[in-house]
Amino acid sequence: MEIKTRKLKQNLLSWYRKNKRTFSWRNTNNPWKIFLVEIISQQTQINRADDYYKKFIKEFPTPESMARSSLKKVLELWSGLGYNNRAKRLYESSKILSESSFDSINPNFEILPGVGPYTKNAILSFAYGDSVLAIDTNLERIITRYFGVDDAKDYLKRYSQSLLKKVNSKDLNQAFMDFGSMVCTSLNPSCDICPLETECSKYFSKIKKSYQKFEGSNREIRGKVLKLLLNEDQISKEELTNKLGEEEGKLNKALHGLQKDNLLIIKKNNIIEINSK
DNA sequence: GTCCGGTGGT
DNA sequence: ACCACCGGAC
Repeated sequence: MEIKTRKLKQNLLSWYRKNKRTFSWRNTNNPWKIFLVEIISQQTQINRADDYYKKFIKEFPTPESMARSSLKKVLELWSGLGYNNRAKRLYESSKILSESSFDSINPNFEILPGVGPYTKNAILSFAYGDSVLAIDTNLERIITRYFGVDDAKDYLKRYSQSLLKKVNSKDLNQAFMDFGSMVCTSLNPSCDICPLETECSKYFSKIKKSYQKFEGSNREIRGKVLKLLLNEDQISKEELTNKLGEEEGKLNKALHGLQKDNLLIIKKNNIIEINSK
């Protein structure tokens, strides 16, 4: 098992040296920049994240600059990325960070809203050089296939130290991401050109994820509502109903969900506007 | 386990 | 039409 792990690291890092992708954020250790790109890239195709990252870092070079801005401004820049909760949590985090720096909360980055196990370790590895694994969907998939285990998280809990031994964690984490994106892809992996192929267990888990239709979903209405609100400072519920053509029940569900997420406010007179806090 | 958006690949 | 995308909150 130790040999298999060593070969994984050798072959993966060798592949990475020749094939790694170049992104604008990979040259920085600045925790704010790392944090920004990690929040932006959650569940988002990485090539699109790059454009947004450049916009955000230009507009908000520091946490303070974002904290002094408004949620609406952040949502405007965010428009098109989806999962608007991320923008709200990012804005909340900037306020916390303008009071307490990254260095002062290190390593407890999970106190920031929107930061879970993955993002915490991404900041630790990419900004602080700590020897930790940023466990994302790529790493889990590669571990599952290569070692032939159903529960990659559990496997990594036990063996992360042997994976990290004698390697730069930043290189290793990015190597897994690039490799998972370019070779060991979720659909149609390129096993024929894979440098890990001889050692790989080639275990393809049959566990299916469940998907809900997007068309007609609450998510779709939420997105439309928020987009409209970015153009009109405030809007009445009647106007919203007319413009979106959704049934009242479905619209109300979306509105109350957005209000619960503190993205908008429904006033007494049924006037709706983006939350200003 | 479900919800949270928008886009591109197949 | 289906699936995945450098996850997290509930």
